[in-house]
This record gives sequence, structure tokens and C-alpha cells, in this order.
Amino acid sequence: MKGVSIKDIAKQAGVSPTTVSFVLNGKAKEKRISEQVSKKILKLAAKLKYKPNQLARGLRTGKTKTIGLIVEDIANHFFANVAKIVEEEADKYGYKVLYGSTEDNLQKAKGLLEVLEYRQVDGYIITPTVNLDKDIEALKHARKPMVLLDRYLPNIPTNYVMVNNFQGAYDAAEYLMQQGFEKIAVVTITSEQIQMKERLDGFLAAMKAHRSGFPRKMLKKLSFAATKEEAIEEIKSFIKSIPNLDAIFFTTNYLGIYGIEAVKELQMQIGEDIAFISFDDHDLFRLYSPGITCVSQPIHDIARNVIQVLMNELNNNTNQINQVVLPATLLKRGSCSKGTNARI
Amino acid sequence: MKGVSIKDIAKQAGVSPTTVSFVLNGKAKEKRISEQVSKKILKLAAKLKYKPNQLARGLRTGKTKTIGLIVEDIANHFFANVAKIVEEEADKYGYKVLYGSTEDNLQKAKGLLEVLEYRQVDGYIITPTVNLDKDIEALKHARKPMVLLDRYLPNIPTNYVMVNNFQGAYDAAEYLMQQGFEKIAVVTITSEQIQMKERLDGFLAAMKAHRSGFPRKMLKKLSFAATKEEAIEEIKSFIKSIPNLDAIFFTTNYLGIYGIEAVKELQMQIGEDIAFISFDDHDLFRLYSPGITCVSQPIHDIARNVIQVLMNELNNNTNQINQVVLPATLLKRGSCSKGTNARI
DNA sequence: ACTTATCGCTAAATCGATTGAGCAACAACT
DNA sequence: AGTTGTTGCTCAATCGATTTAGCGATAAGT
Repeated sequence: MKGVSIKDIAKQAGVSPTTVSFVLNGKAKEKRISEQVSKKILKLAAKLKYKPNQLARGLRTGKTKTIGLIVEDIANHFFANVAKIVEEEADKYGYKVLYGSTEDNLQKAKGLLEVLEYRQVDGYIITPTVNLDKDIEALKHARKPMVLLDRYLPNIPTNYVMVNNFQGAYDAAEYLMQQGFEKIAVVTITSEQIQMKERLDGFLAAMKAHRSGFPRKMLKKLSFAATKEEAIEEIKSFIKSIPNLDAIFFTTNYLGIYGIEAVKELQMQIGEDIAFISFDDHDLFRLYSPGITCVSQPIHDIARNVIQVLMNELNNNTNQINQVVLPATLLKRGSCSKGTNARI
Repeated sequence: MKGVSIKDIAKQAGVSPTTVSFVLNGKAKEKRISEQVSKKILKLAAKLKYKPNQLARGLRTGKTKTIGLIVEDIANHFFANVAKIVEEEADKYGYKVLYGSTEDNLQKAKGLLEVLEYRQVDGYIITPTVNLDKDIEALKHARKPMVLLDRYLPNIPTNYVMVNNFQGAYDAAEYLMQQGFEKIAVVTITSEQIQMKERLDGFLAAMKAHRSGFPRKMLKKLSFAATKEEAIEEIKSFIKSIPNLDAIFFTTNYLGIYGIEAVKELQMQIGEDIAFISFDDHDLFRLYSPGITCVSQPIHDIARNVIQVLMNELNNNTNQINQVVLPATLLKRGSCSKGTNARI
């Protein structure tokens, strides 16, 4: 029940707790503890299976060896995968992860930040919601180690790791045009999330680079708060509202999934009646018939970089800012073949 | 940087830290602290935004208000969704969640348990791997609040929350027979996970109830450790090895996903050439053409029950054991319609 | 012989909250 | 007056590890 403490070891070794602490923290040399005593202590610690009490240590040192992970939705394919690798990588450095989902809700995000501060996490990995600026600023001001994930706040220079959203969307749009599609629509969300904005910008930039312009009516913005059913209905009427629509781009995975449902309900065939690209990959996109072309994010790289940057902050408290932008990859699948029967 | 401590409040209020502690813990009445002093302290605490230091509190009380969540794979649709709701529900009780994935690897599971003990979590939610019995037994012996998730250990009476795997699989098999399929195969994993065994048992029981028996060659066991590619190849040759195969059941979602890939690579059409059912639901199953019939687990209920049971343990330390078995639902989709063109 | 240095280790304070024991002041009662 | 009770609060120990300051003993230097 009760654990073995440093005192128990001290008593059995016939030395003081101080000495035990020095030895167990690898400061034997530095503190000039004799070999004999060192060995005796190490042996005893192993024998008694001593595990330092993290609370006591944390109380004294102010470090909890815990990091907070705030994502938009841990159940989302992208974030769940990031969370998995973040946990694995953090573990290598002796850190554990506390997580929470914001649902893109500012209040939830604030709540999570508060709880994590309260819990004295050593560092933060944050997928910021819109308007979280002040809170992030406060963290930054308090010099808390922190990395933003998936998106950043344009007005606040911080560490972040994300994908090149502009380029990813640009490539997608360009590809659609190369494939010969004429009427290309885009579906995004109303929320002012920067990564969504950049995806839209990338898309529009490609359109403008190759076409005379992009009519506003080819752009649909859905509210994040809408229910799944509402969203699907909106997408359906959007699609119906555009005569001769032949391609459509969705700026994130859950929109793409809604999009598939909408198209299906409209009795249209992806790859035949309409070309289809979504940002983010998903099992569904890979295995759908035809496969759904997507802009894939390098999830492993993202997660590893996040931990790398955070550990860097945690250890060397340099003032240097790390902003990592990784390339997104266009995975070409059947959904964008023109006119032919794309089912493979 | 440094937080407001109970001493700061005490000093400003002109009372002792003890008094402040009593008031802030709602023991003002019990400890007969006057109204005036109480109010003054509460006001000050609010004004100074006092946040009790969890480490100090934990060190003294032995409670961390943290629970450990061990799943097989946090990136898996089922576990990711459970994790999300577990976090939300735990939050309502003031608990935070530390998580980790076992990958169904005994050593990883042991490692996670060790770290969580070390971190002094108050309670455990565990998806046990095979052979984790001793460690679970030890936790139980130490009277640690604990709930098993998704599966249980037959030799150890503990709390658990899971779905009725036998019934779910039974229903699936029975449904396939009712639909008129003759040659029905099943794919599961070699691992001795109890929930997998029960799914297989349920399947076999239904077969035996309606048929003369079940030939061993219609059953395929895949190693959990196999790579995705290997698994798909094995499924392909399994399918090819059975002449006139007309239906197939997969005992878990990732197997079902492999199965879809395998069938696709064999140029067969689900719902036309072969009927298809998988345990667990997934976006892919819902949206595939045709929709994949599946045995769906009530994820919300599972997660809520898990927290309920755990909180019960945490608060009243009764010796009562809670074993919750929730019904699984067969979601009928196009993948099992016989002979007709099932694409919708 | 006397100062200074080095070695090997320890005492005690500290982190912040909790809690059992107990104290001063006054009231009530015999 | 003396005992007992009540009220309203405080003292000080405690949880377990870390860390600063420093002590006694021996060795080295002058």
C-alpha cells in the first residue's frame, strides 16, 4: 500500500536521506559520495523497488513530468493518431500526457487550459480555437513551454508544428484543373480557424492562377456547430445549386465524410458524376470505391516534431522560436478520374 | 509565475493557514469558523484567484484526482471515442485522465501499469491484454479502484464494462443464415483475448444451432502482430481457399477494414459476390457502397458506465463488484442482401 | 604546530496543503 | 469559587523528495 521512501533506504543503508537522494539522482560524483556507499544505496533501491514519489518531487521541484494535450476532438482520426504518437514519444522522455478536446469551443478550451495550469503540467501542446489569443499570450508571457498543433495564431509568435495548408490545397485545386474539370466547388467551415483559411486561400490562389477567377457561389461555408444531418442537407442543396458541377474540394476530413454522404444521397457517383478531394486522409477515403483523392498530413512527423520542439523548450529554455511547417501530400486516387468509370 | 498559496490568503486575512484550509474545504461549519471569517477568506480566495496546489494536496492526502486509461490503441475508432467520453465524464467529477496504448503487448501493458502506479493515479480503466492477470490481481489486492474495459479476465472477479460479445456475434451469424447464405466464414485473431473468444463462440453457437456443424476450414485466425499487408494477403488466400464462399464475418473493426481491402483486391463486390459483417461500427462501414452491416457497440453507454463504476469505487469503497454487460446492436446495411445488386 | 583544503557526508529548511491535538476566552452551572 | 462546556481559532506535525549550507575528520601546505 504505502511505498518505499527515501527514508527507508537511508535507514537500511545507515546513511542520511540526503545522501540517498544524491546517489539516486546521479549526483554521487558531483557530491563526492564514495563508491561503496553509492553502490550500497543503488542495490538497496533496486531491492526495495524504490519509486520516487512524483508528488513530493514535483512539489519541491515544480516539475510534474506531465504535458497537457489539447486537441479539437480526440475522436477525430487525425487527432487520435497524433495523440497516440505524442504519448509514445513523450513516454520516451519520461513524460505522461493529460488530454482534452475543445470541440472548437472557446469556453472548453479556456477550461482545459485552466485545469492544466492548475495541474501544473510542465508543457502544453495546443490546438487553439479561434479567439484563444489572450490565453495563449498569457501562457507565453509566463514562459510556459508550449507548442501549437495543426494551426497557429497569426498575431502571436509561438512555436508551432503544422502542415503547409496553403500548398496542400493549392496542389489539390491545381490537380483538379489538370484533370480537366471545369466547375470546381469548395466546401469549408465558417469558423475563422487559420488553417482552414489557409486551405481556402491555397485553393483560391490555384484557381486564380489558372482561371479568370472564382465565383463566390462556388464556395460553401458550413457552421462547425451544425449537426451532421444539417450539414449534409446543406451540402446537398449546395451541390444541387450549381449546374454542371464536376468537382468538389472539402477542406477537412469530417467535411469530406459529410460530402460523401451527401453525394451518395443525391444518387451521384464519385469519380463518375463528380470528382472529389478532401483534406486529410482516412480509412474511408482509402477504401471507398473509388478511392477518394486527399491531401494527406504526415501524422507521424507532425507528432514527432511537436514532441521534439516541446522537449527542446522544456530542457533548454532558449528564447528561440520553432515553427515547423511540413509538406502535405496529394494522394491521388480514383475519385478524380474524368468521365471514365473510376471504380477499381 | 508562482501561485497564490494558502499562506498568502492567511496572511492577508489575518488568520492561520489552518483556518483558511478549513474554510476552503467547506468545513467552516464543522470546524466552527465564524461567518465573518469565512466570508472574508472566501472573498480573498476569489480575488487572488487561489488555486490549491494539487501536488501538495496530493502528497498529503494521497489522492491525485487523476485516473489512468489503458486501451489497446487510442487511434482505433472504438477506443478513441471511448477515450473522448471518458475524459468528458471524468472531468465532471474533477478528474483528469492519463492514457496509454498497449498495442495488445503484455510488456507495454505492464509498463503502463507501472508508470500509472508510480504517478499515483487514483483509479484505473484498463483494457487488459492476455496474461495481464497477475498485475490486475495485484492492483485488486492493493484495493485500487479499477474497471476493466472491453474485456475481462475470467479468473479474476473485478469490475468491468463491456458489450455482450457472444450475443452480438450470435445475432450476426443468425442474420447471415436468415438471409439465406450457405457458406459462411469467420475471421478472427489468434490472440486469446476473451472478448474475441466470446465473439467466435457466439458465432459458432449460432452456426451449430441452425446447421449441422461448422467446418474448421471456414475459420481463419490472424496474428495481431502481422503487418497490414500480410494480414490482407492472408485474408485473400483464405477467401480463395473456400469454393462458393458467400458470406464472411470479421470479429473486430480493423479486421473488417482489412477484409474490405482483401475483397476489393480480389475484384469481388461486397453485397453481390459476398456478404459481409464486421464487429464494431466505423465511418467506413456506414458509408461504403454498399453499407457494411456491423455489430455496433454502444460507445457512449460503455464510457459512461465505466466512469460511473469507477467513481463508485472511488467514493464508497464498498467491496461490491460491478459487472456491466451492454447489448450489442446489429446494424443492417446493404452488405448482406443476397444476390441482388446491393449498391445504394 | 598551525592554517587551509579536501573529502564524505548530514542537518534542516523547503515546497503547499491537510489535520489531530489543543489553547484562550468566555459562559454556564453547581 | 471552581468545575465543565462551548466557541473560534491556531500550532505543529506530516506527506516525500530536494537542496543549501555546513560540519567533522583527515590530508596537505608553510
